[in-house]
Amino acid sequence: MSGLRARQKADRHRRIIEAAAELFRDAGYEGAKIETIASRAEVSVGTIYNYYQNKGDILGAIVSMEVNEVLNAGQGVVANPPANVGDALDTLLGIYIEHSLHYLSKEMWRQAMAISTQLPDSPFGQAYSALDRALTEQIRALIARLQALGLVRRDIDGHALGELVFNNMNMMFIEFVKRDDARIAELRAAIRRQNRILVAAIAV
Amino acid sequence: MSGLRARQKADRHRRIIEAAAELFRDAGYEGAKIETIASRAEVSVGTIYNYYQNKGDILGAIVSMEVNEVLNAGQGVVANPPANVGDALDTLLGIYIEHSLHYLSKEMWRQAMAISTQLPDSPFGQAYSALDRALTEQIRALIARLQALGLVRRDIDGHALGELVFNNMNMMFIEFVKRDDARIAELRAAIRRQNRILVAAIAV
DNA sequence: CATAAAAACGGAATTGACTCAATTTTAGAA
DNA sequence: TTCTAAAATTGAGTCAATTCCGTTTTTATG
Repeated sequence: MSGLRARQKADRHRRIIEAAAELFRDAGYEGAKIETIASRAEVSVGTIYNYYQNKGDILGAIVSMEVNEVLNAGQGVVANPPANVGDALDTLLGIYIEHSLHYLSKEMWRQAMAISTQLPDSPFGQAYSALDRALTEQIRALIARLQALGLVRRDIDGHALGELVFNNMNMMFIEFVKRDDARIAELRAAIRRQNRILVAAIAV
Repeated sequence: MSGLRARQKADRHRRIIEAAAELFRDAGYEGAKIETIASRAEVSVGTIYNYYQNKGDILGAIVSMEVNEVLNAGQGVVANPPANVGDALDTLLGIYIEHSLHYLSKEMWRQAMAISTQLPDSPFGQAYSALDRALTEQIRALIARLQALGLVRRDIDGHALGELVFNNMNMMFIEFVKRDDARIAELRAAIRRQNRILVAAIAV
């Protein structure tokens, strides 16, 4: 069962995603009609729904690629963090934020976030939650690393702290994508300011 | 200009909201058809769109009522907070959370949140952001009050701290409404645990 | 090869939110 | 009371996502 059928399947998947990604960027998510995606991918409308449960899942596949890249980039920081708690957090969160608009526009993020709340049990909803969890885990891993290096007090609840840091960043990021004129530099500065309170509390 | 026309307008508004609230609860947001809301409110489909820009705005009106009640209840805590930082925060956030499912089901919250991210510039999107800001301000007011009472260190950045506390609670609440089996008690406990880190850092 | 079952495809039909031009109702002046 | 312009209502029509099911293609089997 890995002959022609499987190859065609993979190929159609790729064509649909590529057509959709291009159209989402050019026409926006709402402006991108399934019919247009279908014709550009050279499949029928019905076939698209054979591959993805709904329009949101197509966007979901693109979001997943982006976040996985970010997670990958973050690993470097966790393995080798700056020797200062504030800088370490800022560097990791900075990677997340700076990367975020690489493939996805703010409008695409808004849609993705909306769908993940609206349909938390859809394939994309589940995948999005998993990505959030993975980011939280990475922040926790950084904190654990800093504790191991003696930069963060050992008696701090690293689990709760990681969630707190992630939640705050995520909420700030949501507000950021909601405002088209919000700038990345300001977002980072605001998050740094908030984390300063935490850093004061947890640094050795 | 406050005769028959104004009275009819107010009456139709009320009928639409009542019909919608009932139907949202019974059939869910997606399951509630505009046509059904219209016939129950004894107006036409077109009229509904005269009163609300879109389906989401109808839900928005209901959400506003709920959040305004919560803000009102919160004022009491700010005016007269428990004489302990952890308890004070827990009491205020507890009010928010315990109230939250009074008029709105989790599904309605999910939809409301989704729409506010998806269409941040629609009337509802703006209103929702304003409500979030009002909640943040109330938390900041509590912190300022605690600082005045000498329970929180004066050198703490109350503005950033208030936002941090709100963002964390809000994100936890979003996760809570995404999972139908999540319990209020667990949500409160998790938030308390996270805030404990902050309390340790800011209490006198 | 031939053949039947399984999987995937295609595109017309359905559905439901939202629009708009025609009609009705109201406010206020004469 | 009667008339007119402005405001509001109406519901049939539009548009785009999603579904449905008959047809075609692929695979497995003898």
